[in-house]
Amino acid sequence: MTPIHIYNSLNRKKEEFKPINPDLVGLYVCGPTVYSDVHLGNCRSFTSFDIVYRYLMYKGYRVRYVRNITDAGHLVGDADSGAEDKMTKTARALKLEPMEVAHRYTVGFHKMMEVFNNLPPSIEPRATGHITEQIKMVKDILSNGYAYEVDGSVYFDTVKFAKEKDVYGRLSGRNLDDMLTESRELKNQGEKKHPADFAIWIKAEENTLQRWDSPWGEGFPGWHLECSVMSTKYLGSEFDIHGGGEDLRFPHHENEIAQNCGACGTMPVKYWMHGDMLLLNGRKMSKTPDPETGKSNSIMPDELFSGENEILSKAFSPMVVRFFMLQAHYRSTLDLSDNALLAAEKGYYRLMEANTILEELQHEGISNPNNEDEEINALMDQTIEDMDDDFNTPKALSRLFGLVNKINSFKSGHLDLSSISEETLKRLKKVFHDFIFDIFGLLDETRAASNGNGEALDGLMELIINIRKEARNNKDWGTSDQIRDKLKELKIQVKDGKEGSSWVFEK
RNA sequence: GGUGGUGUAGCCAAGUGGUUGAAGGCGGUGCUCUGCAAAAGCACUAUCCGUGAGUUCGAAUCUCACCAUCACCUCCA
Repeated sequence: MTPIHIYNSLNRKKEEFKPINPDLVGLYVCGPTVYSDVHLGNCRSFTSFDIVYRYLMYKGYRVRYVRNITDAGHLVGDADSGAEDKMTKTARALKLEPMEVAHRYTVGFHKMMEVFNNLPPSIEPRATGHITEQIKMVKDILSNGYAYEVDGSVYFDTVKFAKEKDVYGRLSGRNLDDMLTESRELKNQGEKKHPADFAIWIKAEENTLQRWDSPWGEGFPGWHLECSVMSTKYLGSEFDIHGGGEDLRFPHHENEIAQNCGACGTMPVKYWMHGDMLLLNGRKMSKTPDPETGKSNSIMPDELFSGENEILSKAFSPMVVRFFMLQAHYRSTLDLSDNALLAAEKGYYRLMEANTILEELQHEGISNPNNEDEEINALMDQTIEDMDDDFNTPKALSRLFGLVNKINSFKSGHLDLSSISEETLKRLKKVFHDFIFDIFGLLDETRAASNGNGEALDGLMELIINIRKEARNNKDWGTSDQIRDKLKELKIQVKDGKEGSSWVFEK
């Protein structure tokens, strides 16, 4: 097995991936805070790591993929300014129990992950299900001297930690001295000894809806803590890969490292991976409303699927969107637009149709393999090399389109199957299938079967195409064209080829 | 103000020192196929990679400056 190289955000370079335990790779990805619907930017991130998960498995690794649900502790404002946490705020606004809020948006999140064909993680732990463990970690950090209690809240002592361990700031590239001599006017420093300190346990106010008993009184855990705790619990105090959006690098991930290190004394993660943002109109997609316009710069998946958004000329299916995401590298920003989606849609259908053609290609058994054979094998090898190189999906995809070209040429007769060996055709079928379905996680929306009554539809279409064929044999162009045109109105496209006609649903 | 990115054809987007590859998708042009189309195939479609200077035998790729733009530094994948 050729090695995978991963760009490690911690060291800012590509490194060969060597799992700590060769038998089981630990992968942790920051999941959503379930206080609102996921937007498309969230979906990109989870899709990127779905590809990582799938590719690791394709390479033969057994993977434990942990992705949390944050359903407590995520603050709207600053910890000690008396701000509510996101769950409480939404619960109050919707007149629901916090658990109802969490459940509603967790269900929505799961549904969206399924729509995008993202595999479920191995474990999906919730913050509220791990309060005991979180309290334990706060205790550990306290007893190690890296936290202090003030009136029922516990703060991580960033300054002390930073001075004693040469760790803080490494992930986010922050200059420690600058941070410590922070001159920026920060409001609400309040109980904290230093602005860089952060809450790991927060005292419940009178109106706080989510609250648990603790040695420091009733309260709730700070954001960041749940990830430290749950990754440690399920993957160990040192594990392989931690992923998340670039916007989590600081403070979330930096503080996560600090907590783990402050509690266990070890660096928790070997490879940090950060996916870059999905842009809309050249700006980061975000739920937070713009203070000037009051509108949030985001698009919801459902708007995409229905076409109900002013930037869209039409509806786009989930797989078109997934394909669109694959066309960019996960570490690059990706700019969403109607034009880009229209282009992706065409490309997606071309890829799927090529696969259908490929499946039907039959080798006659006679072959004189020439450079075509070599070229096709090289393309397949390169596709894997591209994925080995930090999961370069756009590059891998470009190789697949090289293969699409070959496949179509076999079909149209520009290339003869005898120019490749039976073995090569067999491999091509397998590699192509593995890549588009197992690794890229695409579903074939062009197939009748995906629409329900597949078999009946296939039979019907065969019948219609045969009738048209007869008409064409009789040079009855009127009937032939009528069938073709009426089908087109029904969004079914008939494709005439050398060996008869086939059909697909139009995009 | 601090930090980290990005700037590649009409659009989306790879490539980060080397000889005919500046991928791929979309779009465009021409041809082939076709009863006519569509689909598909073939060919062409950036004398050049934000601007200026430098390093080098050689740079989109390294260095410096400048311009533009984005992200993080409050909450966001």
